Amino acid sequence: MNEAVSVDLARLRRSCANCSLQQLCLPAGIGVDALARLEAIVRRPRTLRRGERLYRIGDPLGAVYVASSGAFKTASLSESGEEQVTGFHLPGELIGLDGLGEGAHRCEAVALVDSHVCEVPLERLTAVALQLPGLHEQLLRVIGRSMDRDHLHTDLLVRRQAHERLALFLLGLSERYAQIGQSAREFRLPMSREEVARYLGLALETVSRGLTRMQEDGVLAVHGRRVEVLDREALSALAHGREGCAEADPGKRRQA
Amino acid sequence: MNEAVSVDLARLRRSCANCSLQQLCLPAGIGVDALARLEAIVRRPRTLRRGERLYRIGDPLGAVYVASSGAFKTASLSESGEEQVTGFHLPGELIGLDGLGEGAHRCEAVALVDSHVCEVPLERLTAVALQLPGLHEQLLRVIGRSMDRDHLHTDLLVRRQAHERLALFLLGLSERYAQIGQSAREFRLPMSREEVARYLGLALETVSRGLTRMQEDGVLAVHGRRVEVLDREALSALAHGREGCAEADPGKRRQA
DNA sequence: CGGTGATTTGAAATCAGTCAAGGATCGTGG
DNA sequence: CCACGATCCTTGACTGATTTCAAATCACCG
Repeated sequence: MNEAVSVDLARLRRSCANCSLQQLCLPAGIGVDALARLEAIVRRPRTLRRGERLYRIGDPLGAVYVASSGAFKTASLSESGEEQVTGFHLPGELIGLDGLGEGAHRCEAVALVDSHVCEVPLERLTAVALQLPGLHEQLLRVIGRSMDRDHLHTDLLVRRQAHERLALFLLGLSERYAQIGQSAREFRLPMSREEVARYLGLALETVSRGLTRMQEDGVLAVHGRRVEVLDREALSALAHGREGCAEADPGKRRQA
Repeated sequence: MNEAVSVDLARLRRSCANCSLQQLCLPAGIGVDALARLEAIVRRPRTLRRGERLYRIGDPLGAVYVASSGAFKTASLSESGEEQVTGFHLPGELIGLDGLGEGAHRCEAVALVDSHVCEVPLERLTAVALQLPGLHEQLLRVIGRSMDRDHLHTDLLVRRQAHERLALFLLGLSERYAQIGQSAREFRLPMSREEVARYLGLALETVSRGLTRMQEDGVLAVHGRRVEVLDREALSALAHGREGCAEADPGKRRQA
């Protein structure tokens, strides 16, 4: 199934109308005429290799982006010079809204794996949106969804237990993979342990130990960046601070 | 000075044109004609007493709000039923954007002290924005600024040291007070220690201890909710993980 | 088949959380 | 104006989790 989707995406369909992400992307819910207008301003998918930057900190905000395949991270630099990972972006999720406030990007966006992105010049987008109320509303909705994802991130971060954050993170990723038609049960993390750590506000060793622990508990199977969710219930319980559930079952854990 | 501002705001000026927050609010930078259109749809300031709710979780998203005086918090409920404080809102800062994604509020907004808010019905706002490109851009800019504040919040939360989070929080608050013409050096926290803790992802005792410690170090003077910044440099150093600066000076701290 | 970076693992030290009181403060009503 | 109660805030001692530092192992690329 992953294969199928991947091949499909790789084909780089020429129009939004044929894009398998249409339901998630800007076009969601707008009419055919509006879709045509939108298509006219979207730059055709661009390829980025693993490690390439979509934009850098300080770049003027000129466009928003949606990956059609691959994965991105956005990251900012703290004053002490450390990288802060502010988000991970899967296909269909808007990238580039940072710096809507100041007109320049406060983050950089980096491809975590080879990826394809559609670029939507902001100027033209707003011009069209002004003429098409439907697109305007859709734009606000998409921005809102992006804020919702940010909110989920802060939701992670206020958790004080490392394994809660980790479980919530994995659960969220799993759901997002499901949304783009990939398996929610088994997937490959596009980011390193260190990037996960910087996203979760943890030390990278803590992330590693957390994964090991969940594996010992039979919640996950982990092989490098390959993750398989063995017990979704338990994962969900961990995520919501009710680890007692798994703990109540003796024998599942190696030796506590 | 605080007195003066407070009295001034209490007068509840009748129009955006005369509002002392004009530079920060939706009207910032739009023309006189646009301002008139905007004024026409803004509901006159409403009074909320300390503890009153502007909206509740699940309420359909009908309007956005800007306080002209006072202070608000927005908070959501985690699945375990605990309150998560997602933001504090001072005069001039937009409230109510949560739930732009789903059309219903995911947070509740509560007045922390007696406050006045202007209400801008979203439907009418977008209708007017479609006719006035300037207002549309301004709307995006204001939304962007709101996202910037959220981003600052996650910036706090990825910090692993409690005193970094606290210092950054106070610094940010101080700057925001300065923006609305109040003292950046001395102010009164509108929220409880517990609310600060829930915002910073810390235990309330840790917040209290942190404030005590900064007081002992001569960085702050704290009397209940009254905070005076004695050494802005040191506070900034703490915020950015360079506490070595303060520490290098022996004698400033009580007994280390 | 090395080599280089990523990941895991270990052990010690630190830091923050929890539980439990003791004080301070604020608003209210007398 | 003062007393009272409720809430908020501070403090202490202890425990547990997470960070740090260090080293070993693994995985992938050329």
